[in-house]
Amino acid sequence: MTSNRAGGAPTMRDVAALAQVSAMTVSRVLKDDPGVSAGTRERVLSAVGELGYRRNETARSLRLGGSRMIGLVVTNLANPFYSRLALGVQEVAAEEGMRVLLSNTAEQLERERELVEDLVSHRVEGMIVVPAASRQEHLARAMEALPMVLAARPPEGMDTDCVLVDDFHGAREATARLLDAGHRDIGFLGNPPTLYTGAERFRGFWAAHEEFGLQPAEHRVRRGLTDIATAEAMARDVLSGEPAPTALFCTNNRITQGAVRAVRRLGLQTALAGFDNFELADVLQLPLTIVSYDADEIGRQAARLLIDRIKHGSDTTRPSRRAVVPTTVLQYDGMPRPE
Amino acid sequence: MTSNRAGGAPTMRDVAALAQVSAMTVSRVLKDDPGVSAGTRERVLSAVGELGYRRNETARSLRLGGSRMIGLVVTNLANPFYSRLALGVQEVAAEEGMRVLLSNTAEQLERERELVEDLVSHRVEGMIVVPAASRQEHLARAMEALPMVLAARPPEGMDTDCVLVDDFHGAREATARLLDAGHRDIGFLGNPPTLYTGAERFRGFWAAHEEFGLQPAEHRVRRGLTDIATAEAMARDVLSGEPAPTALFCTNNRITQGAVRAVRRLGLQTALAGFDNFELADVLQLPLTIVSYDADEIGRQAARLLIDRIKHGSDTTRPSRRAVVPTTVLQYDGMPRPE
DNA sequence: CTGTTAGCGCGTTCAA
DNA sequence: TTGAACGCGCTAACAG
Repeated sequence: MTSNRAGGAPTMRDVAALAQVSAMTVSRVLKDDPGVSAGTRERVLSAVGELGYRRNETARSLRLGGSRMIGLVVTNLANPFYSRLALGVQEVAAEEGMRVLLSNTAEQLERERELVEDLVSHRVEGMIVVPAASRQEHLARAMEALPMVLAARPPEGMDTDCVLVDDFHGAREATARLLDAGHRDIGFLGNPPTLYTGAERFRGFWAAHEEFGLQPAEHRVRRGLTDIATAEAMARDVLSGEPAPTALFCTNNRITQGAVRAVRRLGLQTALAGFDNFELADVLQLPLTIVSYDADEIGRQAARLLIDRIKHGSDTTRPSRRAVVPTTVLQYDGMPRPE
Repeated sequence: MTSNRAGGAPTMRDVAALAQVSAMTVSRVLKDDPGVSAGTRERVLSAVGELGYRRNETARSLRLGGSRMIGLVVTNLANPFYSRLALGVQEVAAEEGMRVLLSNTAEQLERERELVEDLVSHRVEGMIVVPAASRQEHLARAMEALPMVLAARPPEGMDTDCVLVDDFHGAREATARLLDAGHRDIGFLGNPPTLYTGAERFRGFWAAHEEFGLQPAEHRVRRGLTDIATAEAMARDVLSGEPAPTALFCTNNRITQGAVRAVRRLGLQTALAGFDNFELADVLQLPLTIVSYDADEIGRQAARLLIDRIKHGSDTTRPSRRAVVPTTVLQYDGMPRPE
């Protein structure tokens, strides 16, 4: 490894000097331009090897006017749902030769604002956002600079492509399973109704009841839950009602886990239904009805919609599209084990 | 929103023209340089607002010679361990005003090679890598261009800072707990011995036995497991041995989950000990001994080591450092004595 | 087949 | 307090 000028990484000029050609020729070799003689190419490549030269992608994208990067902003990377989504995005991006710049908002609107601005400043060619809230003015502003796709939650007050889960039908079907099984006193533990998923899943829960000519009992409904501990407390609360519910519907994986804790600690065998599959659900030995869906697929579809927009430049005439990822209801039965 | 020249994002020149100053003045305002009159600053800022101008970080970093980005390469983002690690890295990076470029190798050495090269080409200022294998020549090459810190697995054939889990002591302590509780026939389900963690955790398992004057039975040892399904099959295999083991030691969360499945499906109450905590471990109603540690902290420490190197430039005289994150042994459900 | 010129958007240096 | 010139590393467009 020969050392070059003053400490920094070697540049094309360093390579050019060593190979005794011009920088332009080096550039041509590196992009596999056919118009270079075999001998020259050979010399250049060996100089590249000797210096440990790597093309500077920063300079390259400045010159070419495209970073080949897309931004991804999620609310909580610690939630497997979002890490799977991120993998789906990366998978499709990689197929297109794009890199993904991944950011985490921790559900904080202010942080989302900063991160989105930052991604625009880094000239990503587009971004996929799981919006932290229904305040989306900053997203609308960013959209004036680049294409955007929302994931998991829909646009509010703006017009964008988005990829959603079939929240309504998933909730309705899972609830219907409980009703089919004879449950009539079903508690509801929900995430905030201000979130799209919170609203839709509650609608599905309600709709299933209506189809059975029933109406959920207000006193068994708790909404606005955001963490496992609160979910557990609310589950205990609802379970202690009179008459005790025979089943609980939970709107996401954290709430389901809180409910599992409550049921276990109380020594009950209450049936649970909930959104989001989780590992070991099948060996918990509890009667579980899980609304499952492919989180990777949400990421893949979002990436496809985005890349499609990027390829078609600023053709703002094309209408926005909305993709819906289907849900599947899984049934895990409790109880069947010998002691 | 006034439109600017030909479609592209507005540049400093556009802002300068609108504010009737030079580009230099715009640059000064944007960096809060004190030498600008209040009136001029005002005009510039309003022009920025009107055009929706954002500074081009690509051009900026080219000029300044520093991308303010660090690379992070993990083997499997779908494993919560690595997403937590990533969050730890991002946390510290954010404090230092750095962004994180996150890549996933899916445990494929070839992909690791490409991604590392790519990050170097993007001129990240340093990188944190969870190496996929003990083949690390490509990492050594990259280290000639920028500082590197390895996480979770140590350097092999090169000299780098790294952050490890206290694999040996964690495994020894958990095994000792089983032995203390009276278990004498303990099965071992391990990840590949070619991986550092696989080797260390096996050493710990062995050492605990030696301290009790015992030696693990070869026929109850299975190594080289990489997925849940295989782990479950091997667990069944070991559990069917004669005499049946009263406990199993598992070297990571996936293997533990396979063992949980096997134990449950066989209707046993075999005690399980394993590395990596997981959600709902406490309500599984199985006797579990879990070696837990703070994955975020690994990321934080790795980021600190890396940023420290970056700040000290190419001062290669400083010796490499090794940080070890401690483990805690958790006990769920008490442990029933063997008969 | 190869080299020269020019400029992507920005910030440092020096001069006014 | 402000501006002009130059160059970071690279490549498109045009010579030769």
